[in-house]
Amino acid sequence: MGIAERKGKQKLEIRKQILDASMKLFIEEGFDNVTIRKIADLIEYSPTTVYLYFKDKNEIFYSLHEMGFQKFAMMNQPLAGIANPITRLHKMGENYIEFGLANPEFYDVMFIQRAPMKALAEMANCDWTPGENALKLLKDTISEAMEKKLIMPASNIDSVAMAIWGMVHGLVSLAIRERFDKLGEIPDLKALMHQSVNWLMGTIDLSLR
Amino acid sequence: MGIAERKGKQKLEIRKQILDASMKLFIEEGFDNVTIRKIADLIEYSPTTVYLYFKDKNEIFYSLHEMGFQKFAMMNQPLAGIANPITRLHKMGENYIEFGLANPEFYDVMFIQRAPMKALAEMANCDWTPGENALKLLKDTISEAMEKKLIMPASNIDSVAMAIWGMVHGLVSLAIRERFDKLGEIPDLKALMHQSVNWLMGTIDLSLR
DNA sequence: AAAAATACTTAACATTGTTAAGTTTCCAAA
DNA sequence: TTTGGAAACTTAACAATGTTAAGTATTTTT
Repeated sequence: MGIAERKGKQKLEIRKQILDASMKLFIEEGFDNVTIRKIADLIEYSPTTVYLYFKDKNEIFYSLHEMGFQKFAMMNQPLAGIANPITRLHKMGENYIEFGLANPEFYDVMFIQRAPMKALAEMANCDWTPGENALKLLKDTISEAMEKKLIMPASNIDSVAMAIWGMVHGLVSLAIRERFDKLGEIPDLKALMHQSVNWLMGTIDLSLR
Repeated sequence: MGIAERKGKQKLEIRKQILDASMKLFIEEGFDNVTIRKIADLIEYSPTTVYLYFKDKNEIFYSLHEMGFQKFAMMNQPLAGIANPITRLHKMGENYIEFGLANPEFYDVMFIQRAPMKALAEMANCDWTPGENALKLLKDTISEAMEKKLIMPASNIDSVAMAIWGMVHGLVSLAIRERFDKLGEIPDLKALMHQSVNWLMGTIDLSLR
């Protein structure tokens, strides 16, 4: 099966080229400028060739969204070393905001755009694994904080995780989609967002009572 | 100036027709199906006529987004009658979620889509008045709750308001953009979202300590 | 060397927002 | 009442877009 193997490698090679080109466009020109024709230009194939390697544009965005989660995971690596779950939780929140503001296009495709979820719906195993993994980290940290009696135990951990995720996502997505821009004067938006996280952490931290 | 007056009325009349048609498409077929040509078909004019009454499509979406805020304000009317600021705050959060889940298309254009903000940037007075008004209600309620010592006073009210707004917006927008759909089994998402709000309110309510 | 499968392209379709250039309609002054 | 000009409206087109059907090369298998 030497030939089939080489073919398979080539197939993957071009797939990678397509994704590299997509990523380049995505990074340099943003979501809206990732078009099939521009991708085709970059890899020097005809536009229709792209469809031999991806079902449709949504599948490409699914891959980009996965890479975003990878990047996010990299950024969160160091957090594992923080012993105190409540400071770890705090840092997770701050990291989330930093990631979103520093990589708005990635954040958008990960958590706002519909495209990757449409691709997901067409897939065999249509669990949203990237999201699940990220959420697990949050839930584990919350559980640990509750077990150690650092925050109030709740009947349903999911609701707490969703509340916290919701808050940071809400802040980042409102910022990214320009809902803070024309809203009175906010001298330092990022600082304010961090204050919001601070406030929440201060409110749930039992050691501060 | 009787004629000029009549002309002006006609101008407004057609403007209204365009908005009515846009709204009809928006409600019945969703954001993506509000196209200039479909609007033109409905009002029985050529597509280019639309451009005599609106600068571009973004301006139309700005109007739709305003109507969304109107609808939202209507829904929040009864809240003014609630004396206790903390229960009012609670109800505001629940209302927000109910509104978002019941009117996802409106919510999308109000808080997620870029189109209305692009139109806003082109306008003379480019303050985001609808957003400011809604946020003021939230801030006032928070202030009142702090003054009455029902929740912990914070150095910066803005950060608290943003945290709370962020949380409910985060929940609704994650739901609308399908980030909860393929995430393990959630039997009753709406109930879970309300639990999240419940948790936050329970956490900040000083009377529960 | 012929047949079959694979890889790739050309050309087209149906949409989209938007604009330039025309045409018609209407009102006011001559 | 005719004429001139402004206002309202339309036709036709442009430049994109994602996607598909049908065709042509290329490569592998028989």
